[in-house]
Amino acid sequence: MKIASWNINGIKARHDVLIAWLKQEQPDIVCLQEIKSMDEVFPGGEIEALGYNVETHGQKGFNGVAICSKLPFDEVNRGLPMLAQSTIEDPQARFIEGVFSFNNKVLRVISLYLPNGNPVDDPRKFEHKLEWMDRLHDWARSRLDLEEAFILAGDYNVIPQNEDCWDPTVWQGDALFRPETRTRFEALKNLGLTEALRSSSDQSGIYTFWDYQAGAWPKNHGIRIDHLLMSPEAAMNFVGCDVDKFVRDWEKPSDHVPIWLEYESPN
DNA sequence: ATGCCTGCGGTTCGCAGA
Repeated sequence: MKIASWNINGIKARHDVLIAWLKQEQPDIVCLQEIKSMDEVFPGGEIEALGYNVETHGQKGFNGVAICSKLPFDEVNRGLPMLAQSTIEDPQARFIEGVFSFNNKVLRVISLYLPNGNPVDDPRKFEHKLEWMDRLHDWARSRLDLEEAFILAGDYNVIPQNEDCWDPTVWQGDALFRPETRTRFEALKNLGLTEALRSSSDQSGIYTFWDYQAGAWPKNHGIRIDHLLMSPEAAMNFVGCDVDKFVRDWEKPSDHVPIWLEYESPN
């Protein structure tokens, strides 16, 4: 089974590219980010016609996540819980969890869109990113207690290591590369989550994002910020992971490309 | 250098993204 994650940067602008990629690559579950659409106007008809069930958590204009799955949803949970002391709801749509049955075992798949966090001197931005990562950490810890298979897929807006960007000096000080950001990503993995791509390859220069500006794509000035993390129960069924870099060359591309993993049936 | 694109909302410019 193929499980993918892709920040499509607007479902209305990317609809036809998404359909073409679904037809060609035929993933079983796809986590989308930045759908930039409200749930009631999400154009899911053609996706459903290809055999997918579609669940969205959208908002007007910005953010928004979705999961398209050939497996039927047993349960859907929208929104990352706030920290215990908070009394307000998260106004930004950045998190959706689908619960599936795969060979009679629970499989949870999450599509997340972690805040960018720039500029770092604006607490509404960078502090919000760090707080969101702390909430994700708490959420993951509670899910790990269930001892079930889950895959945390999405646009993390985190460059984990120097080798994950074309020029680390350019990204020094950026919210995607700040020590506070990277240590939180490491702390999340230290709970016992396995990063799919780094289980397949230790190569430098594997990227999932190239900016539209300054000829970043033809110069290969990319960064690796879209990640697939697996719980121990999911990692046992992990087969391999790759990035569909070729999609960046298609007409009217997203600035991100899909990342996917192959998942075998649990015993 | 925080813009050199792009998408979106809602109108033709401002904001966000990374």
